[in-house]
Amino acid sequence: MKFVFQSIQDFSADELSLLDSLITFRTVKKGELLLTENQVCNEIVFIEKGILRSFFVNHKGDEITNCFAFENEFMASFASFITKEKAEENIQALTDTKLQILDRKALEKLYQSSSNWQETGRKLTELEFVNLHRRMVSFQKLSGAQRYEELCKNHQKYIQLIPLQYLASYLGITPRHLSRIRKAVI
Amino acid sequence: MKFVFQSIQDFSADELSLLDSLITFRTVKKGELLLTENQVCNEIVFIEKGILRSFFVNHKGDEITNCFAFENEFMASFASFITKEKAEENIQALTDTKLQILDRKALEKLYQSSSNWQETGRKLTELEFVNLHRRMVSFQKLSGAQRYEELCKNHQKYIQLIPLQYLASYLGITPRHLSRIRKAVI
DNA sequence: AACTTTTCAGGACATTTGTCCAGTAAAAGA
DNA sequence: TCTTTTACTGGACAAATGTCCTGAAAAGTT
Repeated sequence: MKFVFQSIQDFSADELSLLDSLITFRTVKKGELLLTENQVCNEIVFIEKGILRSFFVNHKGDEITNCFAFENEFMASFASFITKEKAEENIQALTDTKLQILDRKALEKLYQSSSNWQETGRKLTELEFVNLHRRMVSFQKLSGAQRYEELCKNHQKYIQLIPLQYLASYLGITPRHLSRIRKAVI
Repeated sequence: MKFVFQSIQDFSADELSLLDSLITFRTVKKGELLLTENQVCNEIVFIEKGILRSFFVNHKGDEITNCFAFENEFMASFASFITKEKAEENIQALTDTKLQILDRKALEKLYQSSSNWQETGRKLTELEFVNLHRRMVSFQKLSGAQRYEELCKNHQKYIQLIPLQYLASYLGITPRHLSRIRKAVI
């Protein structure tokens, strides 16, 4: 994850070696859960290789995907990480996945060690906010069909790599409806 | 807005007087627009008195409200403020409103002056993220009727102070449908 | 390769939600 | 106070979306 931080801020060799000393590693198998709802999320993972999804379960028992993360992206229940309350989401590996992990204590050490890390933390949080905002706007402004079109245009990767059943709930629709939309578009 | 920052972090007298020197004031009349789409949002406002709403316009020309802000809350197109891209939202006063304003330059000065401000910025961004996340979850998990019920339970203020037409689009439904929901609930 | 499991498409029908509209109530303006 | 404008409700109908289900294709397993 180092290079992601470096793209945001200039870090000294010391600052980076502190980071190195705090990162741990882990691999998870396809299907495995990294976090389950009702746990507090205490770590942020960075994907070296693989795909993760985050989902929650509605009152009918359906799984509803709320985000995916790919190579070189971060994943966590950020809401739970921030508030220290129990997560509503489950995080699951969609493929065998190699992870770098930064846990809460490690992150706090970084924050205390230098205002560079504070600033980076703020900027990354801002970026997460902007992403979430875009998603929220798409839910308020667009129909399911329009969200699917946008996804086709801007995130071809999703269409190629994610099973349609997961994409459907991510788009806020049922698989039956997604099938109809795909039929209409093609 | 001072006391909001103080509730998050301990600040020295110097730090607070720097803030004082950077805040400006403004009043806006009911109906007036503080920000229009296609402008870059360069200031964050804090509401001393009054109510603001933020809305965008969909492809049919309907206004869609995406948030409200009340006394002692911040408002901006945070996405535009962060990215420096044009805002998609308009920000409008729903009542005569008294504002404190922190513009981009002022905020940058604060950030440069002390890592306390960096940290506060991060924490406030985190809180904004968590709020937005809650809203996103409610759109994915709940029906319009359920979102209305939640609003009645947890944000009675919205029901009392906001015209129903604005609430409807905020809930992701039409006024016609909201009317149906209210009939059913009562 | 044979078998099992998972994923996807799509028919038939039900439900939800939207559109258009008119009448009434409430609020704002003169 | 009277008039005009805006906000809200709810009927009738239409469109969008969901539910339940089946068969076929694809992927995974032994």
